[in-house]
Amino acid sequence: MNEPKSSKRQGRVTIREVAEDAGVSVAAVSKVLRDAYGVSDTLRDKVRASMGKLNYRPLASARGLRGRTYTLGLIFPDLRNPFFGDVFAGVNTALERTQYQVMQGIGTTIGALAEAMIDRQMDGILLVGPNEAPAYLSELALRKPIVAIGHHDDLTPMPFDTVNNDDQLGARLVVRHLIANGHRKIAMLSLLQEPSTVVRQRELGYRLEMMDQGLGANINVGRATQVARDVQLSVKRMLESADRPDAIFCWTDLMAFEAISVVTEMGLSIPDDVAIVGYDNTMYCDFAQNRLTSVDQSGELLGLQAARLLIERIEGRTEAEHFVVTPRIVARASSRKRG
Amino acid sequence: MNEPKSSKRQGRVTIREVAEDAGVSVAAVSKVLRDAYGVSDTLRDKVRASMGKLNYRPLASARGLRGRTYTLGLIFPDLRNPFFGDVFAGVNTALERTQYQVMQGIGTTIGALAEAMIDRQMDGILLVGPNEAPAYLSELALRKPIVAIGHHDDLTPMPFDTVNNDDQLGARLVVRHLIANGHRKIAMLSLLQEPSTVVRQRELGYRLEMMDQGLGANINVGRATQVARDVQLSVKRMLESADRPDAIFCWTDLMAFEAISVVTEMGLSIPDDVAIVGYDNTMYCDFAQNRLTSVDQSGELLGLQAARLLIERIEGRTEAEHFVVTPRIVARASSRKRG
DNA sequence: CTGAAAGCGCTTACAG
DNA sequence: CTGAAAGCGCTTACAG
Repeated sequence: MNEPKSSKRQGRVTIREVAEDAGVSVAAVSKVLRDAYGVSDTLRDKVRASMGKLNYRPLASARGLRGRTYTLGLIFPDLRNPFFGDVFAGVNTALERTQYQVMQGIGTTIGALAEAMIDRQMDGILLVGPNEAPAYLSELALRKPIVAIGHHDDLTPMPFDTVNNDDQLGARLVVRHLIANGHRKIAMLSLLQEPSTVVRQRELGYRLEMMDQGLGANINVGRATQVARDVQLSVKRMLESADRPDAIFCWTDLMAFEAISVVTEMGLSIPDDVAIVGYDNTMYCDFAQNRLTSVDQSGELLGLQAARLLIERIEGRTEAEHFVVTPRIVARASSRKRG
Repeated sequence: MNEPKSSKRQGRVTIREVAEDAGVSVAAVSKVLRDAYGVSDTLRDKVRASMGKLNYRPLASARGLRGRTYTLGLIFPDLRNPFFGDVFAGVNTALERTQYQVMQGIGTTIGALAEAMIDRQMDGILLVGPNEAPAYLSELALRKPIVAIGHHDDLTPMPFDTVNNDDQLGARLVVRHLIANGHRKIAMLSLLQEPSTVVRQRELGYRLEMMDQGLGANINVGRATQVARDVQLSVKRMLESADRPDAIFCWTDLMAFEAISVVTEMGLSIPDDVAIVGYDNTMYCDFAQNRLTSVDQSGELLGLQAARLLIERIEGRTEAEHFVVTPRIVARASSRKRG
């Protein structure tokens, strides 16, 4: 390996130059930077003027060595699910008037990403739909402030903040909606690998509501990985079975769009042959080729709230908070009344 | 603001502890860490053993203060276009066996994101489809290694690396394909705001090929922002105009899916009333409800190559390289032969 | 309210 | 090949 170019930081203004320009100490500039207490208005103005004049920008990694980097990590599992775009929009809104900047890490290896973020001195980490064991998350929370978006408590409340929609209720709403529209043989398409607590809550809600409605005998849960081909096979298997469901509740919109594809391919019609319902109410639901009924869990609100909670934690709060949004069903043609 | 918790780095193993454990100097550990030259096998083995035993992880921000952070920034404009997922997958593949980690910044304010990444000591930055002025990018390249994915040269070759598909050719392929399938009144739906060089190249290819094919009189370019409602209005306007096009080439799949929605909503059929073609060949093209003909520009390959070039740059290469992929058309039902 | 000094965890010349 | 010392750009107690 060659040496890094020495010109790399060439021209970068440091806190020392600001101090010289303003005729104050380095420590004084640092205080102004952090809005720390004990600075006179005169000094602050002088320093601010110099910072502006020299176009000073603090180096986050240097700050991080002693204090904060003002950087938050946001980890989500993949780039193809538009729901994460909603969450991200909310996070950005929360950070608008703050010094904090968010950096994304994307992938299902939450652990590795979280460690990389800790190595990079992120002040806190937002995790979307983590499928890691609660024990790992609890241990992680000991080392760094974290907020989980889409992670339900096991038995005991988690020692870290969580932000959720009521997934169990969301699933119940779907079942009720489908029944109200004349469907009885309601199947659910769920996730096969490493189901997160979110998946499990949705499954539970589906099962409980089916039983409450006296349709326990019709409970039918299929499972597929996120891989397109696997989803296709699962949907096909469901639709070709002896007692074909007249409605499929997919645990996420992304799977529902694939289900729509399979149903269309098979020459069946939606919703007359089979109704489809998703979860997340992403922008693609509105497309006329989908018209997908879905559950809105306010991704943007979840992201906004999560970022706020994380900053509170970084700035000192010690007891965990748990924020829950009530989901609502958004009906579209994919689940219209039968007959 | 409260003080950050002093327990924050509690328990973090430092290079000094590794040195003590291995019975060598701190400098020696640093050399092993960087695979630097001039370390005996014995010393290296001892140090590696201690690092493993103590579960040592270097602190990126401390490294960055003098050397590298082994962190690359990846900036892309939004989270809703699945094409970026392909690019990202390629970047990840390139980084697999390296020490580098990638962090994403998402948004259209490239400048602000790039500055935030420089403040955070990223070793280099990957920019996807930047719509910033070439002058800004050139100035940025002076301060930090960058690679632009989807950015064509203006007049003079850019002083930074670029990775592209041949967008002009891609657009030409679309026009040829549509003509071969019996379409003549081929319109293009392009981007209204701040068109990037990519958009312009696709427009240029479209215009040139239409003229080459003797269809110059049929050139018809509509423009819309990325906002869904605006795309809908533009498509509607096109389809309701006196000389309705019999095919619409959308500059990106995302817009094409919206076009399919509008056409479906209007009760027209695809491709008999109007053919639709997109660009990017994202996974949604395969869905039976879309069956979208599209241009494949190998997003994964672009991402892979871009990451490789960036690392080369960071490690010393000084002359700019420009990598170009030849696009290919992937025909699906949305552009089937007329009549 | 203001500042001099120490230190965060690394890397970098420079001696040996 | 190996190591002691200086230093990267900040923040943090601690004096004054």
